[in-house]
Amino acid sequence: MLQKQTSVPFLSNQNRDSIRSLPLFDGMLDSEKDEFLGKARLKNHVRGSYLFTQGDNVKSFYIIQSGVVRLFRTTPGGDEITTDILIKGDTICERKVFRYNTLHPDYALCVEDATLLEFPATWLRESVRKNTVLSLNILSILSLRSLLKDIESEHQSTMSTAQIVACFLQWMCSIHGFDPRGFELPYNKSLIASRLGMKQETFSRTLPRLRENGIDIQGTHVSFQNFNEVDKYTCENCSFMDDCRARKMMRDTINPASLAANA
Amino acid sequence: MLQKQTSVPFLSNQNRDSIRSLPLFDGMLDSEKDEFLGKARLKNHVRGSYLFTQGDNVKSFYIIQSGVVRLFRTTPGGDEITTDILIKGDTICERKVFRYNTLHPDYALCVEDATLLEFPATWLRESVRKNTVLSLNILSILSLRSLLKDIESEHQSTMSTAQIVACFLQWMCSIHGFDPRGFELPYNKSLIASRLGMKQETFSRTLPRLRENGIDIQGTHVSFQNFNEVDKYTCENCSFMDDCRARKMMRDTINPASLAANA
DNA sequence: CGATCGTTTGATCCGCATCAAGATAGGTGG
DNA sequence: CCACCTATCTTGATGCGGATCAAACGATCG
Repeated sequence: MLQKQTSVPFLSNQNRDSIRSLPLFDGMLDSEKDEFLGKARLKNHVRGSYLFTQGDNVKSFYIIQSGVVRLFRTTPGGDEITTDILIKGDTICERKVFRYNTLHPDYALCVEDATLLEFPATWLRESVRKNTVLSLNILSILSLRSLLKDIESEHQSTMSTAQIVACFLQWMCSIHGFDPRGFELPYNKSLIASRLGMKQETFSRTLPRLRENGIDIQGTHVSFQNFNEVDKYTCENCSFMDDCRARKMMRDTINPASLAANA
Repeated sequence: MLQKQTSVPFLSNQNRDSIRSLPLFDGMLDSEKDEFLGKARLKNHVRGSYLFTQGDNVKSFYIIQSGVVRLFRTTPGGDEITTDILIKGDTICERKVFRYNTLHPDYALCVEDATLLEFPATWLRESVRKNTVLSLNILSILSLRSLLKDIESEHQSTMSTAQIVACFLQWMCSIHGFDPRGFELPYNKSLIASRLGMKQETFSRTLPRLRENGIDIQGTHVSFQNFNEVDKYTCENCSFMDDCRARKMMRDTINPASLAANA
């Protein structure tokens, strides 16, 4: 069967389309997107391998196609701090690329086998110089990220561990498109705990309290039992308020009619 | 006495020069800088007034000329979280300007009488579209800010309150150009405490421990007594390591010869 | 079927928050 | 110049949340 040759031959049409729809490319022409994507190389990484380690030069920018990547730092004392856990569609290093002459402050470890699109950092910098839309998209992505970081550190000082976990589970649904009424955790609990800056024992101890507040967790299966109660337990104690994408998503799930009504 | 008319008439030459040298304008021509500055309005705010409050539209971008501005959020529970304290040369809202259709998540309160340059947000967005250098500068500023936030939240989970305070004092010197061998706190201790996410009582209790580790604080007067000890106490427990501007600055103060040697 | 990894549960400890009371300093008016 | 006031800071006593240390439990796998 004859199929039109794409300009990004190493990607399946489906993968190409899902990448084209990333926020990074908002408002760009398909031809521009593909020109950009054409500069990438598709690489496979096995579980346990590193994309880069602390002290490496920042050489690339990545888009995750599949798999799970954990970013973490280490202190000289030996503590590991997980700064992020990334999956399909997430980008890596879009921030560092714009700080010149610096080294990677963190490690990027593939927690699961992963496939990534890899772009030369210099090339991203040049593209930004040439393409205004791309540069505004990155500005917007960076500012959102940085806002979310602020919210998270607010939570660290105003919320209990259980509330933090509840908030995270909501975000998980929002970002990864899981159905809050029932989904499986995409990676293990100790990883989540470290991502949230707590010990796995502490994480474990939050589970009974979550059950009391509308979230049931059995093994890796999570299901939101009572949306209002969860909202009251977490979101009503957060300054993010109505601006929170995860909160909106939860509301739309509980009351899909409001979506249709807007149409 | 005849003086050459500047293109930014409402600024004294001295003020204009100090603003021209902000990182925001790195690599731009003086004429470009002045064109940009020409769009600003100079405004005075008395102590206790707000630049904006939670829920306002994001209408402006600011550069502080003098005074102290405190940014903080409030949770529905009534907690106030100080997210930043800004003084001369600092910019406000350079992040929010690039998130469309959002409201201010926080309050900006003048803790001291303040003078600010105020730019329409739309105008900054347009300038970025036209001026590549400006857009790269903002990308670089945003990525640095976001990195510093990461470091701070790392500290929250790996350092004691005393270590956090010690680190903050180093940064204070670095950012504001204070001499670590002796300087005055530019605002009061309870503000610092809230900025660092701790209670003022806790802050107060760190002081004896700081003295043991090379930092003497009497009233508002701070003096670093033993640079090596401070470094060992804080920086050697931080993953930022050699990339830390504050740490570098401290080293150069203790050993200015190394600066000359590089020349 | 034991070995290993991830998770849960239990007991204890420590750091910071909280509540409460002094101490110090700057400012005002008599 | 001193008495008083208020804001800021320090010090003290107590309690709680999460970390730590330790052990048991459960699932997966050779």
